[in-house]
Amino acid sequence: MSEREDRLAGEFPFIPRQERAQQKRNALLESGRILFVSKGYEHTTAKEIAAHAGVATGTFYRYFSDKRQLLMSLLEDKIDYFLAPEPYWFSNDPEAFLASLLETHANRLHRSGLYRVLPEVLSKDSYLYEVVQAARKGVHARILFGLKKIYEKGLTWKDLDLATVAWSIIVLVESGYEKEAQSGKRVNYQEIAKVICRMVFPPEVLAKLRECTE
Amino acid sequence: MSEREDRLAGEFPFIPRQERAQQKRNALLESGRILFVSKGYEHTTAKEIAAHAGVATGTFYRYFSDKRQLLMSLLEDKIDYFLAPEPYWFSNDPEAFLASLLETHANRLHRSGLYRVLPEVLSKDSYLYEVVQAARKGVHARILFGLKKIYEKGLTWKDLDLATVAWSIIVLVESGYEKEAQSGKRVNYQEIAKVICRMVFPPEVLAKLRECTE
Amino acid sequence: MSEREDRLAGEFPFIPRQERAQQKRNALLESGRILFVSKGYEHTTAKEIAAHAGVATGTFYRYFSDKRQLLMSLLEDKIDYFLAPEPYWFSNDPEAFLASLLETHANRLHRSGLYRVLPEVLSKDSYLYEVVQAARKGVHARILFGLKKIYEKGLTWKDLDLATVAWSIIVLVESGYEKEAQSGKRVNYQEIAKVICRMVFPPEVLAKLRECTE
Amino acid sequence: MSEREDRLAGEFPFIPRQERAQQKRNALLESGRILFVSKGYEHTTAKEIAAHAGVATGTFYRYFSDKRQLLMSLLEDKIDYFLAPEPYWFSNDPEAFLASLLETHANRLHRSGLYRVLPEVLSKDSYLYEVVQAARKGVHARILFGLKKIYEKGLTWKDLDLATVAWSIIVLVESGYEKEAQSGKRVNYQEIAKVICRMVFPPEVLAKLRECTE
DNA sequence: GATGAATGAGGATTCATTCAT
DNA sequence: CATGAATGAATCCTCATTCAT
Repeated sequence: MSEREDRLAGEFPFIPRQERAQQKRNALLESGRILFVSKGYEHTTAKEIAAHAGVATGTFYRYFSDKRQLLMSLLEDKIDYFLAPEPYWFSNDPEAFLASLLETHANRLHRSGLYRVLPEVLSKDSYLYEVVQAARKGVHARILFGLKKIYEKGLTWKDLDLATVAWSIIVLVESGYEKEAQSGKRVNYQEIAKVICRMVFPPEVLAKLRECTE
Repeated sequence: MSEREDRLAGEFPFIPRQERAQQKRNALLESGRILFVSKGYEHTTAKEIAAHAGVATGTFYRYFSDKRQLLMSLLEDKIDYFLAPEPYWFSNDPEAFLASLLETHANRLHRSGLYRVLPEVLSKDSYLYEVVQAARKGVHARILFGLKKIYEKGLTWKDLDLATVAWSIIVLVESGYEKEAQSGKRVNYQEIAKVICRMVFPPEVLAKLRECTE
Repeated sequence: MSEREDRLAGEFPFIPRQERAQQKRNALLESGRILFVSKGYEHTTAKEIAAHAGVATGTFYRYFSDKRQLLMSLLEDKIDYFLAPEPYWFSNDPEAFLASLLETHANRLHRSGLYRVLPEVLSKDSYLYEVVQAARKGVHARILFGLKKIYEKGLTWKDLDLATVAWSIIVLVESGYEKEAQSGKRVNYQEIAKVICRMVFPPEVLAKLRECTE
Repeated sequence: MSEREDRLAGEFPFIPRQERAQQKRNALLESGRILFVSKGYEHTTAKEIAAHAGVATGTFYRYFSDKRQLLMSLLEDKIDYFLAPEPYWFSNDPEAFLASLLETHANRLHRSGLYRVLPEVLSKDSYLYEVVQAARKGVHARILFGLKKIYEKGLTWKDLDLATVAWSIIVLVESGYEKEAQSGKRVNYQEIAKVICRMVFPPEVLAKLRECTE
């Protein structure tokens, strides 16, 4: 589309090969996404995806070796969407900050719609499972690292296991996303952020933080 | 067959129909469970289940209308296994009490193995999804009710949304189960219980409760 | 099986399971043979074979894992048909004896019709190729052994390499069969036998042999 | 190439259309040959041939109507390679002469590699079969003619059917080639020539021929 | 002429379900 | 009731051939 805008009148309306191929590939990806989300991965056939994208069955196999590869392509960039974002605690209102972070991140995720496909596939595709698991570990490590830093500053509860807290954060966030995806209703990230902050900070610490810049 | 040979004349020669049928039905259910858990629901065929149960393919269809119905039967009794148990707060050590409750419940769940099947099926079977959702709502309601009672007694945080707390409890518990099911490693329910109790009780309340009966 | 013993005349004309299965298997084999011979192996589909045998596609796969296995079953008993029979030299008229042997053997082979399929398949199926090759080696060894015995008795040419003679016999016989199979015309085995005997025996030896019992 | 040599400097450095086309055609033929020989005819695709020749799929179809036609073009010049060469009997050592003829001819054939393709194709392509058959008939006629000439000179066995002898020669030679092609090992053409000559000449005739020029 | 993406019919194979025995 | 052979629709995937660029 954009290549058209600045074309002068009379120019040859040529859409480069590669670009058209890319368009078709994208159309297939998009059709795959839509159908996976609406019918489930297993119940979607390559033929259907091709038909939905307006191409022949064989064309599907030019761009993807099979259904699974299409899914992988769909997921590979989006893996971060499925994972909890790393919270940032050094604000004068961590609750509000976290809530807005969750909200923003949730939007990206739900736009992809892939949340509905992941559980179905993860249970059968051990490679994908490993990939997600590894990514999750990374997120856990980063969150844990962040918690340790504020722990050292004496901002957190003393008696909670930080690894468990980090895990709980991930779980609450991902479950919030999942809930939203499955129910279709908005989740109140404000309240979730509040609960998470309670797991991290004693109330008086939060209060003090708020005073800081007030 | 062998149970007939050495029957004495005059003995009651007869395993009641219903009972034999019940045995067969149970064998099929058990075979279904085992195969669903090991190979996945979609990749298990009715024929395989029948073969594993030692009956003919056709017999499968005498007892179940199809694979899905067998799964439903499998799940219907066990649905509570998948859900968070209702915590009981009125103890002098809610943390320990909750931890042991979670542990006990987790054992039942993992013995069934069905946790591995649920995600695969939920994403495609909206009826089952509704059923689980409804059950979850029930659990949520009961937990919320419990929280309200202790809230009224002034035992909980004042500023947290109880519904969100109830939801968080469910999420943490189910995620713990899931983690355990998928990783195969034991989860430290002690620490999870601690985190949950922190979401519910201010530390000083817990401390007081402990003193009570000591 | 056992259900036959005590059947009285007039009883239900029951065709036992196993036998019917065998019938169906045979029907498939026969249909496979016919189609392979008429259309070529590669150009015959499992579906066609099933249709020709009057069964559903799926039934084909109950009896054979695939087209190739059906072919193997077709060939496995018949492998001797494709190979040269072992000539017997100790007769007073080896030419006549050989001619009749070749004729008899040729009839068995052509009844099977499989000669037309073998070349197509051998070139692509290395396993089958090995099998045939091994069988051929056996035949060669036996013919060579027979030649050596008459060589020791001074009945053969002195200057010919017996291994080459054995190979030539095999080649002439198999080619005769092949010619007959492909052209559809009868081959004059009398003359072939004569040529073969000329490769083996000096004419005067043959003449002497004839006198012996005359 | 030769048309280049005499181009003068300064001439337009131009490869004539037809020539380029011819080059491409040859590249396709050669690629076809290589792939047919290595993967078999049926398992080679037009796309592969084109890719191997470094041209686009569509280009393949500009030069050949389909895979079969390419094969035909490949075979048509080479058909003599597959057939027995015509022996020349008028030498003082027909055995040695024949042996060397077979060897030379075998080399040409094996260099082409096409022997491996022929059986696969002949069984399915009746047109090609006819072509080969016709060529074979020609060879048979020529060999038979040669045999008749030496028969009339009283050089051959009196009692053998010359047509059968001619056929036997063809068969032994082609089988020798086939054996060499399939086993990869050299065949002893010396011994084959000896056997063939025994079918043609009584030993004393050969002996006499040898004396002639000695 | 050359390209190679697109086509879609067709082959191999599986499996939920039925039904004659 | 039990059996398991039979069914055939449905899936995955390939490849000869065309055609817009």
